[in-house]
Amino acid sequence: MHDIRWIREDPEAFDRALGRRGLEPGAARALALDEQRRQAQTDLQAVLARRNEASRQIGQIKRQGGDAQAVMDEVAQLKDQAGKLEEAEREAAHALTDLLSGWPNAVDDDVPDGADETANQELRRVGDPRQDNGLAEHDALFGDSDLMDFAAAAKLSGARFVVLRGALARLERALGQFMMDLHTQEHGYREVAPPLLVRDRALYGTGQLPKFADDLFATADGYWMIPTAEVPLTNLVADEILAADDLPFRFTALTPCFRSEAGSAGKDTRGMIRQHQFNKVELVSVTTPEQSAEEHERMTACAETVLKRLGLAYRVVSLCTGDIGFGARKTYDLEVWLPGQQRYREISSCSNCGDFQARRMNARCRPKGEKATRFVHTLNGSGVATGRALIAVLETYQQSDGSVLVPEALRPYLGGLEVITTHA
RNA sequence: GGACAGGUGGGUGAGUGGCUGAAACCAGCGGUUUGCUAAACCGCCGUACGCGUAACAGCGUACCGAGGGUUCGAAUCCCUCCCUGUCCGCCA
Repeated sequence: MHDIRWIREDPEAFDRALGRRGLEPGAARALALDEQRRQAQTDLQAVLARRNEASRQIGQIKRQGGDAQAVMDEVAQLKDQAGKLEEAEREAAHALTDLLSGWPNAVDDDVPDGADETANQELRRVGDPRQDNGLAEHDALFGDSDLMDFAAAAKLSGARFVVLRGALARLERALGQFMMDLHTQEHGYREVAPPLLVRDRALYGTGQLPKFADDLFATADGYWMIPTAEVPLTNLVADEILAADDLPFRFTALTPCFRSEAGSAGKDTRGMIRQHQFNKVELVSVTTPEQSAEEHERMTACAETVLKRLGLAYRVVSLCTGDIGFGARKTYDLEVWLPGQQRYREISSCSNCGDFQARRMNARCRPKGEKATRFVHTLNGSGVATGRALIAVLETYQQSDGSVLVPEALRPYLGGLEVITTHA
């Protein structure tokens, strides 16, 4: 959601921001609607002010036993006018809100320009990507065992689901525990166990609705299944006025995520890369406007620590204007090296949303001693997706006999288990 | 699923048609007093929008869960919906 006042102040800058997203200029239309709305509102308020005054007079006249008919007739007329003006104001306001909330967030100055992911800017590479010959993809490694069973999942739920058993099920759980412990014990995040079903309002707040309803699963009785814990965690501060001194807030949760993957038909159909349901550790920060840029770097570092501790090779890219998400002002993706595929694949996405979500949620803060409120800034990042982390671990630590070494960091979570074989 | 009871400012909580944007208390802010702390006393203290201003101020409008309705006038009366709580039933 954009601030109409910003558009009033500098319509050219706003249109430039839309232009960076590849959109047509829109400031003129927004300002015209804004003008309409304010005119109707001003007129309406004048009529209502007169009505209130007249009503008070009627009360006085009647108390003194007089005849108030003339004033009552006037009020009847005013009501007529008020109705029309109210309708005009409402129409203009709705049109303006629809327009403003349909536009994506403006991107930061240092976000690279570009049409698609090929224009993303690589910032750094960490670790040594395995490139030896004969490396298998994760689904091939366990294809002959029942530890990773796509056929069983298809029987239950259809395509894009998986059943994990035995050591792989436990490994996935271990990854989640490891990450949660890291973020809560070393990075200062507070653990949250949120609802997985949410209402429209929450999804509007974080920007998934109304534009991206097709990407979500809905229940028959009006709930939506969360596509990421970003939704419940961020909306915890919706409609709140927070003390600025208390910020930043840092929340983390390990939850399943549900995505319809509409529009990605045919993409990544094999293996566990793109599922309708997957687990993810999410990081969410709520900050003052001054804190958000630094918090973004910090959050990204927290996610990177997960990959470093697991000994996974990865790179960090800054998403370009054509690849960055709807609500983000700036996004760093962590792409983990998948030896089986011999390429980097997204495993975390860390975004600074600025005040974009805060406006939609009406989430504000107040500096100590000040009267005025300000919108908070919100950030979210995966820290990281455990399904994809599982894939990366399997492919990175595979041995020539088809078994997989357990990374040191995970062994305490697996009862000291060092090797996973297809019989486990 | 059944039966009740409720949704009022940061919190508790009064308020059944005009003098209520809303008592009182708590918290918060400013001050007086004070050896320090504590206490006492005084004052201030909702949000959004519009007009207005150099900026304050000031003026106006709306908001007592949401949306409609009745009325000259609604926190207060009526309708619909949402939410919360309690008890019963069912259930992990």
